[in-house]
Amino acid sequence: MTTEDVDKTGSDATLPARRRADILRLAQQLGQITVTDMSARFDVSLDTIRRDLDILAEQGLVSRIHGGALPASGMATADTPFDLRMKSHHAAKTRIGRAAAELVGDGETLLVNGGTTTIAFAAALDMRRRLTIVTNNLGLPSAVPPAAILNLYLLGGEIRSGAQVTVGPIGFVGTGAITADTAVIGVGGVDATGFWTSHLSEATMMAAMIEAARRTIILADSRKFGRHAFAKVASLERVFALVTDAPPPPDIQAALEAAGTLLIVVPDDGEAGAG
Amino acid sequence: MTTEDVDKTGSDATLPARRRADILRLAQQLGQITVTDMSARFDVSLDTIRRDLDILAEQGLVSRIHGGALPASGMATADTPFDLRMKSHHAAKTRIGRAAAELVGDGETLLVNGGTTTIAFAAALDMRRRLTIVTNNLGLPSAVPPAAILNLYLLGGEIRSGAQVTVGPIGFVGTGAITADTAVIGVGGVDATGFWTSHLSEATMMAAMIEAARRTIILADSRKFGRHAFAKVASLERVFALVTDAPPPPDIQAALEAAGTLLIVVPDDGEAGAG
DNA sequence: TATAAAGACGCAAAATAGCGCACAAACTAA
DNA sequence: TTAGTTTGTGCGCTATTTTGCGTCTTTATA
Repeated sequence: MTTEDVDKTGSDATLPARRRADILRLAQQLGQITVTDMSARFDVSLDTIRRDLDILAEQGLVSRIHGGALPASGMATADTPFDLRMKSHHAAKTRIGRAAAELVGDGETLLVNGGTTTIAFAAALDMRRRLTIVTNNLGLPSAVPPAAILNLYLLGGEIRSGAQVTVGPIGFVGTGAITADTAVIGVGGVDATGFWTSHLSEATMMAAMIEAARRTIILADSRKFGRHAFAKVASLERVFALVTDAPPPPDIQAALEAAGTLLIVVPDDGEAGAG
Repeated sequence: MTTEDVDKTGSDATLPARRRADILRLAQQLGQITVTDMSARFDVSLDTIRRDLDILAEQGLVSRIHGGALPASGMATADTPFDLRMKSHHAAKTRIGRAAAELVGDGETLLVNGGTTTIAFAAALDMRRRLTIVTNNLGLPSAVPPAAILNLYLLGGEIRSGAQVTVGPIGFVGTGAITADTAVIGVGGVDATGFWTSHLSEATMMAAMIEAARRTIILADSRKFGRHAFAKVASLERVFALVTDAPPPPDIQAALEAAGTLLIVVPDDGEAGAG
């Protein structure tokens, strides 16, 4: 009797998991949440909200800051001072971006999504030429070397507060109106079942890009292993290669092999190993 | 799953870490920020802003200067020609942007084109609320205060090498599919016959924006007087107001009067005169 | 050089966080 | 059913962070 009848069955209390999901959604909608606000909204103590935020932060879904939390969403929120992890992983992203740039050829048409890793990829394209790039990433155009570009298109759409990407309506991508050689996608999570992100609308955009491309390269630094956020972007089979900076856990590694996905690891010393 | 009852969770206060992140973005977008401006924008004391800048400087994200800060030219913001233009006439653009922001009302729908002056305009919108903004300016989304925004849309299109704007196909603007209250347009030249820009495709975009809006506000610093570039954007009659930082030459001033265009001059001392 | 603006420093008040503990409800196992 | 365990929650306490203000020093500019 408890699970499904949503309405007020005497208590207006929210289940803990449901409350955390709501908090996460609010964080993403509002761009920031405060402990005090959430406490008032859900009518629980400040401590409970703090614990909720700590749990969400542990899963990498929000960034915990003094007084509240910010949506982590690996994407969009660029290298901000509160996200110290970005700084420590900057070198890793650079290596990942350079390795991915090796995988594309001159004259290709690329679909590139949002996120800081894909910006690192774009910045590493200086040895390529005559590329056509289609992206929803506001930060990408200024990062990509002009000499590499033949044509550069930005997808229009709505911009969430503070984000650096546009999201649906997907325009011509996904409608079959355009096709591309390669989709280069940065994701928020990788597990044995596929690739994930915490924003449904961004997941839709990514899926459309993957659908429109002949092959897909996924970029994910090692923190993304084991995370599975809200929305699934793609299954492992659909992906040509995964580029990362450290070997994934055995279960993911086995699943990648089974799916026939190329695994490219670029460790600190700069060597690239394939598996 | 669109935007619903998003705002109004009680406090409009910005969390410290979020504020620092916003300050950093503003520094990168505007090319320079002042302690006084940031204090007014975030409604905190000068000391707090100084401490924020010190923290950002300690992390190497900005360079501290007397009275404000400059963005540390990191990976994300390479010194584009765009940045250099932004630094020139920065004070004049700030005054123009602030005066133009006075002309729009809460809840309006704005069409805003590319350029550094319109970014200064967007940054000055912190006293406005519930705005819907449609723009082709890649730098605008991160400059506009989140609290002012109800919806923010970026127009898709091609990006010229090094530019920070998208250009045609004009999408829904100009097709009659959308209308707006005000078009805010930064132009490259002003003479007695009208307003000009040096790129035909951008002129087309501007003209479409003006066509779709009930009224038009033109932003142009005083260097633009007498310049008539390649492509005409609009005639004087079509424009509601011209906001600038110094009185125009007599011939232009007479033409503006004849056309019934409001002239708003914001000189150095900060006063605004209308003619 | 004179003057105004900006900064450095210490201090106190307020808000927030971390920690341990007790209590209640739900779940598990005999 | 009954006893034990886990989970979630709120409370009290102390530590830390953030903030604004006053005082004095430094810097920029006419």
